[in-house]
Amino acid sequence: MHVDLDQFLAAVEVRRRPELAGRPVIVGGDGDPGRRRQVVATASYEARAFGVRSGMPLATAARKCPDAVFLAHDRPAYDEASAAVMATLRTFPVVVEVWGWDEAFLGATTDDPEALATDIKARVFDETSLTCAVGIGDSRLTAKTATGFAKPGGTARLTRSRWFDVMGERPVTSIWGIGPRTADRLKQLGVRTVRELAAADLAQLRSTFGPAVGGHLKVLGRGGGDGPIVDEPWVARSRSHEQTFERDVAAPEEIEAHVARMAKAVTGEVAAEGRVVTHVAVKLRTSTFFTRTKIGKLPEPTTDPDAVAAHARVVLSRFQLGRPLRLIGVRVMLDMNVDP
DNA sequence: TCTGGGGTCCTAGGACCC
DNA sequence: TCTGGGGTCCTAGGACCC
Repeated sequence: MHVDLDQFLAAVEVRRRPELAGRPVIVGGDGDPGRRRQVVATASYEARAFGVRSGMPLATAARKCPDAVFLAHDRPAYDEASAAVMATLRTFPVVVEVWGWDEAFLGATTDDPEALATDIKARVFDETSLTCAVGIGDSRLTAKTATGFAKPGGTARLTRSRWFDVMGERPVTSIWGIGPRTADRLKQLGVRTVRELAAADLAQLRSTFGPAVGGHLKVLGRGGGDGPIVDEPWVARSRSHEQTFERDVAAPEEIEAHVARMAKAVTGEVAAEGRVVTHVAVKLRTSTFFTRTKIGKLPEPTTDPDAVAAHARVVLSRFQLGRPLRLIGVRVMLDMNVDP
């Protein structure tokens, strides 16, 4: 089963401000639609009715829906709400595999999955006042796809036996994991629909997309693989901070100061969690949206923020600076051989 | 509609080694 | 002589997701 909270960020905000119920609510950035370079994280269904979508600039959202309530992104609140939901899911006799803030795959054995879904939705609502949709399937992909039909708040079932009836004539982009780029390349091979992907020549897929991706695409076309749902806590591979500035940053010393600050902050966070940094990457985006990342391996793994900051400066020095930057980011790669 | 922040995984190609 | 085949490590970049 796949559980997906409805309009998660907006729902958490409405929960603590009940007077907003039924109103268009837009969460994103610092909640000021007058600021530039901020986008919608989540819009409530009422706001979506005006055409507001995730990823849209706040100013655009304000134009489409002038009466919307704009709220700042509040990560700690969503972390807490998410944890409460996941804890509730774990009270059921199922394996819970968390997928981000507002989703989870559940491995369940039951004769009546719809009844289980009803119980899950009821208990999540009782415990957290949040609503969710539940998809039932026999693979991650079928369950996740079913959730799309269940939103908001419902239950839907899709299994591989009915996969082609439901999905066969839809475009390949309706598959979770296939985006517009892959769809374009598939079109070159004459593959447009899910059914065509399932029937596509494996050797041709492999030679076009590489051995792993090519094979995976064919599996997706058939409704997905059957890898087990696991509840082992996720061990992060990396951690990053990035920041888009209201005004471009051009002065090299200023850029360097931002990089050093972010490197120290992100290293401090992961070190506090018992993790060790092996590489540091610097990401820059010019005002023309040209984006480049460079990465360097540290002389030795470390938890020292100053050492990581120093190496981040070395990585930064490999860029040819000069153009004004709209974004600066730092990512640290974590040692996977160190048990947190 | 001038385009966030935080992630993961895969592939290609160069450097280097035997 | 200017070349084969296999392998690892490393970085850049693409693609996708929430």
